[in-house]
Amino acid sequence: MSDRRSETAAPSGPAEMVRLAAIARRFYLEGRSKVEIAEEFGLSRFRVARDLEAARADGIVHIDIRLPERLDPERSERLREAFGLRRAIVVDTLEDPLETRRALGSVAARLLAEIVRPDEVLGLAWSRGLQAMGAEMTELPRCTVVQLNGVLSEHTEAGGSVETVRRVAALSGGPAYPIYAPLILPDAATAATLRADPGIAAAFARFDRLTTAVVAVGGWDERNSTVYPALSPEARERYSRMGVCAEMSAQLFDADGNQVRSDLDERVISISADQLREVPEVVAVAGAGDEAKALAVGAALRSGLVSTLVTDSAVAEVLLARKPRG
Amino acid sequence: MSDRRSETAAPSGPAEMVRLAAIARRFYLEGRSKVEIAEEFGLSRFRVARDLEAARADGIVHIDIRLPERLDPERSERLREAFGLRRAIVVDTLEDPLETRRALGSVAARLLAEIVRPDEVLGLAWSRGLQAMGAEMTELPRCTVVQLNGVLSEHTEAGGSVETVRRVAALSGGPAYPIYAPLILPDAATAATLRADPGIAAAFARFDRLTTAVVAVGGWDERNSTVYPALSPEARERYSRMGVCAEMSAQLFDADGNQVRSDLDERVISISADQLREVPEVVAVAGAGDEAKALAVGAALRSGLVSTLVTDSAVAEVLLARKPRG
DNA sequence: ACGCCGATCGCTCATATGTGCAGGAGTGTA
DNA sequence: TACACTCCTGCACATATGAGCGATCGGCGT
Repeated sequence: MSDRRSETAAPSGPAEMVRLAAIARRFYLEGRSKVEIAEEFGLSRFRVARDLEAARADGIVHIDIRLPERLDPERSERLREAFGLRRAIVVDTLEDPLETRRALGSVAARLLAEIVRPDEVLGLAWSRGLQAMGAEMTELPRCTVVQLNGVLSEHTEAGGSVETVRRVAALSGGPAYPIYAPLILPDAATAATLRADPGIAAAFARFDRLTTAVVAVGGWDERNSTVYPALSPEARERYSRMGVCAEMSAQLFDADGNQVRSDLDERVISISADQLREVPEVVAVAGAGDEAKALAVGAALRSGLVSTLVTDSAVAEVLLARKPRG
Repeated sequence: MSDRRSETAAPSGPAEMVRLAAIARRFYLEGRSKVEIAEEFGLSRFRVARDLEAARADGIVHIDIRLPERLDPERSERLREAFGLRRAIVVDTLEDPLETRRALGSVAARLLAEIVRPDEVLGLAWSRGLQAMGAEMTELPRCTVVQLNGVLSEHTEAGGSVETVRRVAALSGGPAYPIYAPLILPDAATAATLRADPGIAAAFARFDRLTTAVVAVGGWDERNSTVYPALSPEARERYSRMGVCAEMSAQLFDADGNQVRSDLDERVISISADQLREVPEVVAVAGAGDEAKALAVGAALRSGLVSTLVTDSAVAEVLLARKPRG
């Protein structure tokens, strides 16, 4: 069952170890076949095979899998398996949360450059993390870039959704469909009116042709969400009582990943969860947060909407600890 | 011809790298076959093979050969090949030469425990390095231990040849044949008389039954030799003019490894070079010295008497630099 | 001396893997 | 459009490797 070797090293003397090292070098570093090595050393190929096993068991041969740029291969793999994702990319958590967010943005940017094919229709939601992604993006095939939701007025100072969409589209050389409207409106009627606006309708019209969407995952508290602080205390509390624990593009989800429908759905200018579900590739970028954020990410993953997750080691660790088996 | 990969890493984005890392982990760390991996990931086995190549070329898979206890596998191997030795064992040179010498002694001690079979006849010469070896020795199969040469009176304070032979024999549980005589005598007649002494003759009688001999290599100057300082200035200069550059068990050699015969041969109580040549396994322990010492070791190796060398990285480096090709 | 035991070796045969090559998709150019 | 070119794929076939097994050998107790 187990194939971990943790024997105490050196079962034999220095001559044997040097011999094993020489054989191991031939095989692992110089790429010789065991048959060749056997001929060179005057041994049977079986002897060589057993020597190589011994060299590994004794820790003479040391193999590790490492990724450049602070990527975490092990948690990436475990996370992908545990949540049945198409891809999971985990970056090492850094001391400074802002640095971690920047690293997430950088990796997400390069991920898009990698997976987006020419002439795709790319949808972008907004968060501080996605803003960082926009800033880090340096190349992208020509494609259509569509904004997935309205603007949070609280977060326009550093450049909001519109600026990110424009920048990414310009980089790609394709058309942009920004949404000039607030994310959250006081009532459904106002929202409906805005959706009829030609510019906004043009963006909404692309939602069911999206090939790739990038969204953020928010929690349901002050620290881990951009939507939560934009609501009245009464509304916050009401949604909390409905079990809301995560938010993606202003769509609410409970801890099991079920969508929590509410009046908010009608009051926001955003792609809907159902539309998101039809997008072949949904990339969620979420990390640089505390344990509550990790729980929100777990809820978002359980919704089944996400196909690719970009997060950091700390969040991944919490997710893996809470979910021993799928 | 070359198989070194030194490409710049990351030809692709993070998703691909994480994917390669996952495949590499399966293959190299979990020991799955490429066919299994191909089935799991829905790829052809050829694709998996190419992915694994890419993972190695990109530096995602990192394999290195390392030995415990400050052994240097690469130089060991190169030295063995360059000089056609049966074995070469190189220990890392340490800051303190005394520590290096101790390390050499320790490794040589464990080497003897490893290669000496029960009932062998083991010959021991003397040097500060071999003294360290005697001190570090902790186990040895039962065997006969024969002293190979007389005692240098200058070096008896810390325990000389006789003590080392006795200690090793006691450890092994076998008989000891020490030599109670000086190494160098004023004239051939005295030496001949001593060789007739029953105790000394008993040791000499074992010389042609030796199965393993351990010798030290000395240079031909104050710092790197124990014999040189024991001679008169006139004798030192005379041998120098004869091209002497190395000494093993009071046998002299020039830079090409040719034995330099002289009156000294008749004046020493020691195994002869010719007798040494008949010993199936001759272990030379030499290191913890400067460049002149390294040259002496090279000369000793070229004599063809040595089958196994124990030395340190600094000496090995000099030897390899001076001798690019055999 | 005898025979038991464990360790080690090299064999056979089934599997896994490498090599060279031909076909097909995309791409830039005449 | 036709063409040449590159890149990538998967195949057939030779080779390398792994799994299990019987033979052999040295130690060791009776």
